[in-house]
This record gives sequence, C-alpha cells and structure tokens, in this order.
Amino acid sequence: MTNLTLKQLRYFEALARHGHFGRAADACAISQPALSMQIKELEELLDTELFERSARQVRLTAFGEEFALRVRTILRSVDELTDLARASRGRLVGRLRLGVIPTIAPYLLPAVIGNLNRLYDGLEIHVRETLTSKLVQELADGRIDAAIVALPVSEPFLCEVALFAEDFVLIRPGEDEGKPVPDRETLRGMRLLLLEEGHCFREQALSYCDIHSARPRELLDGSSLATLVQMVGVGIGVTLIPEMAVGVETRCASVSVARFNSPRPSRTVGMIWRKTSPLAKQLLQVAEVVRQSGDALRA
Amino acid sequence: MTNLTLKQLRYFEALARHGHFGRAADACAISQPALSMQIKELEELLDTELFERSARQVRLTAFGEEFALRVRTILRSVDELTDLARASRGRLVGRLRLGVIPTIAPYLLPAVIGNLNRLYDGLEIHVRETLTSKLVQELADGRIDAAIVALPVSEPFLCEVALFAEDFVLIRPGEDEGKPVPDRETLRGMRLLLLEEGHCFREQALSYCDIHSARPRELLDGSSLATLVQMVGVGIGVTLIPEMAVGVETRCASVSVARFNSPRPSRTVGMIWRKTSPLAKQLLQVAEVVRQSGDALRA
DNA sequence: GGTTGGTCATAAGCCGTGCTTATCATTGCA
DNA sequence: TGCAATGATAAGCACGGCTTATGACCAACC
Repeated sequence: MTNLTLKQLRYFEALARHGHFGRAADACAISQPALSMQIKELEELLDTELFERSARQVRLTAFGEEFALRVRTILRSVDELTDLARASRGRLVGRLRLGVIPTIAPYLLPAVIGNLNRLYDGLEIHVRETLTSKLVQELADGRIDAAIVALPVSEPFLCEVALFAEDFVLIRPGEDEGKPVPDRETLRGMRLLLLEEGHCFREQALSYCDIHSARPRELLDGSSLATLVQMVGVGIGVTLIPEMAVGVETRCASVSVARFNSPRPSRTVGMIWRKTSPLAKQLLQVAEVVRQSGDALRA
Repeated sequence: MTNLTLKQLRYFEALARHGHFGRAADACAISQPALSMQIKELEELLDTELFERSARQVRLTAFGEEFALRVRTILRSVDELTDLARASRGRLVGRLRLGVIPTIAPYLLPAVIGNLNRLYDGLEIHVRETLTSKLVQELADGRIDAAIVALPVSEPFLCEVALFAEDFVLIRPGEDEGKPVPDRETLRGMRLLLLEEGHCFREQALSYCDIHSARPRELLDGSSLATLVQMVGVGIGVTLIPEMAVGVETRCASVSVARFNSPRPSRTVGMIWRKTSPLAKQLLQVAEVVRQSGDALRA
C-alpha cells in the first residue's frame, strides 16, 4: 500500500481549480490519463470520492471541498519550505550560539553583537560566557556554534582562526604612575593578583612571568578582571589585564596603566568552531566582524 | 529537476528525531543507503545543509531546526487528511444541501431536520424551498445535493426514490362539517382555491378533478396552503391540502376536514438526486429518515 | 600505531511506479 | 443517428528509488 504523495495533492488541487481533467493536466504539464490515474489513486487511498464526475462537469464533493481547503494550506506550507531555504541560503539565519571567555566577553561583545545585528537582520544571538575548556566541550556537544577564545586551543576536531594579537598591560596603584615598568623578574617579586584556576588568561600571565603552575605561589584569586583592578586600586597588589579591558576597567579606578617593554606579554584572540560545521563560510564572516570589532576597540 | 516529496520530508523528520542514519532508516523501514540518498537529494534540492555530519553524530543545523519545525507541522496536517477521510467515510459529513417543495417543507422539515441532526452530528443542513422545476435545475447545477419532491420527476439524469404516498383531503368551511363529501364531478362545480401556477400540488389537484391545464378556469391563487385554508375559513371556497398539512393548517382555522371516497387524490413524496452523486449511499439513509419522519407525521 | 568497529557515502543492479500515446466508452447535442 | 467532447483504460517504456555489497573515514583501543 503506497502512501499519499505531494504530487497527488498538487494534481488534486489543479483539478479542483479547473474542474476539468484536460485543462488541469495541461496546468500540471502532464497528460490527461496521468492525472486521471493519480486522482483515482488518491481517491482509492482515501477510500472516498473527491469529485463527482458527470458527463459535462467535474465537481468537488462536499468532502472534496473540505479536503481542498486543507490541501491548499499544506501546499502553501510546502512551498514556503523552499522559499525559506532560498532566503537563508549562504546567509546566517535563525540563531547563532556564540561562546566567549570571560576575559573577552565584557569588552568585545557589545561591539560584536551590535555589528552582527546590523549585518544579519533578524539573527538571534545566544551568548555563553565560560572558560575555554567548557566552551570546547559545548562545541563538541553541539550546544554552541562557535567560540571566541585565546588561541591556541589545539583540539583536533576544531578549526581555529586567529583574529588579532593583543598585549597585556600592567595595572598598578595610581601612585605608581611614572615609576619604571618592571621586567619579568621584578614582576615575579610583586604581589600579582590573578583570576582563579581555569582561566586561560591566568596561565598566560603566569607563563609570562615564567611561573609554572606546578610551582604554586600565594596568589589572591579574584573572580573577574574588574575585581582585580579594584583590588589594585586599594593597594593590595598589581595585576595584568588585556589591552581591550583597559578602557572599561580603569575608567573608574585609581590605578595606573603601564605597557611592558619587550618581551611583552600577549595573547592571540581567535575564533573556533567544529570542522564539520556547515556554517563554516558564515562563521568566517562572523570572525571578520569580530576582528574588526576588536581592532576598533584597541584603536 | 525533481520536486520536494513527502517521502523526503518523512525521512528527514525521522533522521532529525533519531540523529542517526541507521536507526532512522530502520524507523522508516528502508535501508540506510536509501535514506542517505533521499536526504542528500533533499539537501541538494534546497541547496542547503540540513544536517551536520560528524563521525559520531548527525545533528541538525540551525536552518535544519527551523525546517524541522515546519516539516513536523506539515506532516501532521497531511496525516490529518487521511484521518479526515477515514472519519467521514460512508458517513454524511460537512454539509447537506436539501431542496424541498413548498407544499412539503413546512410540515416535514421540522421533523426531518431534527432527526438528521440527531443522527449526523455536526452536519450542516442547508434548505432550499422552491418549485420542483427550479430544484431540478439546481440539482443539475450542483447547487443542491438532493430534493424532496412529489414524484415522478422523470429527469434522466436524476435518480428518484419513493418515500410514501399521501392522500389529499378536502378543506371546507367549518359549517360544512358532516355534509356529504363531494365526488370529482361535484368538486369541479365548487370554487376550488389552489396555489399559483408552477406548484406540482396544483397540477395534481387539477388532475384529480380532471381539469387540464389546457382548459383554464377562474381560480383564486393563494401563495401558500396556509393562505388557502384561511380563505376557506372565511367562506371564499374550498381547497385541497395534503394529509401532512392537516395538523398544522387546520389547528387555528374554522374549517372542516373531509376525506374523499375512492378514488382518492394523492401524491407520492420522494427524494431525488443526481445519478452521478457520490453521496448516493448516504442519501439513501437520508431518504429513510425522511420516510420515517413522514410516517410519524401522518400517524 | 596498526587494528577494529561503527557510521555514512557510493556503486551496481533490479523492480515498480508513473509517464506517454493510442484507444475505448459514455454522453450530450445537432 | 452520427458526431464531438470528455474521461477511463490499455500497452509500453523509462526513470526513480530500493536493495545489497562495498568503500571511505574516523574514533577508540589494545
């Protein structure tokens, strides 16, 4: 027993509209017998007569009328499917689930989201802010489409594109303004405030100071860069923050900002997504938007 | 270029649900390659990727999600089509357009409509009350489904079923009560009030009196049996009415009812519909309802 | 690091469906 | 009664879609 076919519904609709087998068949660009057979098949399938055939006329039965109403709705919905596909082809559509690490999100996201909204009308942007390792897991699980993180991540199933390099700056109490900038050895002797375990930014900072995680030091852990800067402001120690955070975080704090002499600490900000993602092309566009947003932010 | 198929949508839905080609294929009772091919075809048709295939998982893309929502709605609607057909198979459904002649309608319809409504839940009954000739035309045009008329109609494209025979009774002024019932000759000498031209009941009465329409007589034409009875009540003449009208029409009139000796005038009430009507089976049921209603009315 | 199991894609072959043209049956009309 | 119109039926053919068999790829696991 064969099933209902869209073709049958299309033929039916044509016959309902024309009330004439020959003309309906023409409209469907098939021969009259082909249409007759499909209609017959449809009626047998439903075990109901849809048309009343008299010598001169083909008329819908009462049930046929009801049927036709529903069929027209269905055919319209089906046509909308292909329209939907055509409209969204090659463009970002629907929903973009973006992961961002905490040391990037507050600074970069406002600009990125603004630009994406301007570029992709109607795009729904979900943001997930958490540590890199969790973002990687969520990418693997398909819970997010892409993530903005510090590279490298080096997951074999991920593809990563570098967007821009970004220096770290030293935040000291306001009264240190103008004092010589410490080098790495000097820095190691200072009370360095860092984010808690798990933040890549923490590892990057430690790595610059040549402090290995294997060799624990007494460090005050703050939950965010903002907290760290505030703590510096009241004289508890010094900290590093990425360039993009300077504007936001030092505006209302009595701290001084100092750039390191080379070698300068830095990180590479980039985007990652599953190699298998069919959004690859669109994500490259998104990456470009992020890059520009980042450039504008540091300028 | 081939078109979208319901089959493809069904396979797509299965794959979306199972996230696994093999299991989805099982669910569809086909082989895995068959499903793969149809999905591929669908994606090529839409020129969009619906699924993200990685080694371990098959996941919907964002567009696929949106697509799946719509597809599920469509498939539900399509399934409803066959449900609708099954539910209405062999039963009267939707709308019944019934024509009735004026000398039957007021007496028979209340009972008929009540019984039909009780029997066919949700049936929408349209009634058209007019002369037989117009009803026949409306049947031909497909504007009504069946008609209750006096037989015979003898139209070759119509099928007719007799429901019951019904005598005509004589309506005389109240003071004639008990007087001998006139025979046909006597009747011809009386002032006989009849409906206007076109009513079959008029022809039947004339025919009983052996007055042929070719031989015009001065007759007062009333627009309805009720009018005629009222006129009889004020002494203008006598009239004939069908048995089923007696209860309603003589209740509030000072007239006397007399039954003829044989040969008694009578008519055959029946139902007619197009021979081509697919409602034939159901209309036979309706006819049975009408017959019972008529029997109850005359009892 | 080869091997194995799992998974989806591809290939080859076959069967059935649906199309075409040709023809028939019916009916309304001249 | 014969003709024109219309839908149904028949025969034949071609293509689409299914099956089984096999390939490609990747992950996981000794």
